[in-house]
Amino acid sequence: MLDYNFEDSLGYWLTITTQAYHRAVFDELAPHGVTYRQSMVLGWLALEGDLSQAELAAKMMIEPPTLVGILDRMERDGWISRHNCPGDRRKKIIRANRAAEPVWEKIVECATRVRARATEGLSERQLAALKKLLRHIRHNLKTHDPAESLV
Amino acid sequence: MLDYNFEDSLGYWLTITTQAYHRAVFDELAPHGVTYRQSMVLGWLALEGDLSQAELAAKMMIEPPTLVGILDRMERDGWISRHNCPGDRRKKIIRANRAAEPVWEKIVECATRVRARATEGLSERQLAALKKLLRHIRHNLKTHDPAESLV
DNA sequence: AGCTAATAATTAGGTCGCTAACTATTTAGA
DNA sequence: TCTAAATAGTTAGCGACCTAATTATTAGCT
Repeated sequence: MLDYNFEDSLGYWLTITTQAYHRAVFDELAPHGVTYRQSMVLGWLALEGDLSQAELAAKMMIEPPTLVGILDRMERDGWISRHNCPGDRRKKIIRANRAAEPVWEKIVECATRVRARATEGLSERQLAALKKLLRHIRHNLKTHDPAESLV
Repeated sequence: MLDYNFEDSLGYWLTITTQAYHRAVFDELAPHGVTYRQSMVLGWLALEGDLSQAELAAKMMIEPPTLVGILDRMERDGWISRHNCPGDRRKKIIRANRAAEPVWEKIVECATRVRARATEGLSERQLAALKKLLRHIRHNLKTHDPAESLV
């Protein structure tokens, strides 16, 4: 019988660690009625100002159709609004509503707290090493040309 | 304006790296009609033999209701079957079907190939360090008692 | 100018993740 | 023993992720 131990696999470590991180953020944000991805939308808007959906999706590294649903729910809940772009009628500009301002403070607190908790006991050097390793892995996976596997 | 840069956050690195990993596995497995989680089910069954749903969910670190859907689709597609447990009428034993055997070989190949590609250029020491860092983070996040935050 | 290609957002359909609540069964304790 | 608690699986409902295909609109090239 062929053997492959998922428990000892890089993909598994990444998966369960990321899951734990998302879970921690979610638990902190849930009382404020905001999800992890919704907080990320507000985060990018706070950092970059108004953005189109395509720009926002690129920042968040998700596909535009995925963002549609996230924004639909945020619009429904009053966090953001879609505005027609004056210069380009295809685009919609996403703007955070006033209602999102007080929540944004809570989000920064939560994100900071979770990050502090997650990195407790880790030095700056270790964190830099981790970031470098993750970037290395991502680069390895990204540079794969599907056409090559057809040879 | 309060500031929080998601792009520089641990959660973001973990999220996009894990996303890239899942994506790579998915791309390799898609031609065989199997998803990442479905391959994991077959993996645990290959490693441990027959398991109940609760046992399987625990191995995979997901909630039982999530596994129900995964197994429903796998049963529909003929990869596995549910059997009543003779000793305990509440339990259902999950067994891989004969149809899954040839696919399992492909899964091992794909998983091995993706892991090799992801870890290219990384030493055993670096991988061990990565695993240790991820475990550390997971441990940090896990040991949080929600009751304490109410103090 | 006019036709084609690219871009922006959306819809449809599928997989995976969670919690809460329900049914069935087994276990444990008064 | 007999009732209460725990366990196993499921359903319902929601959020998030993807691809493929659709509709508008804009850009580019002849």
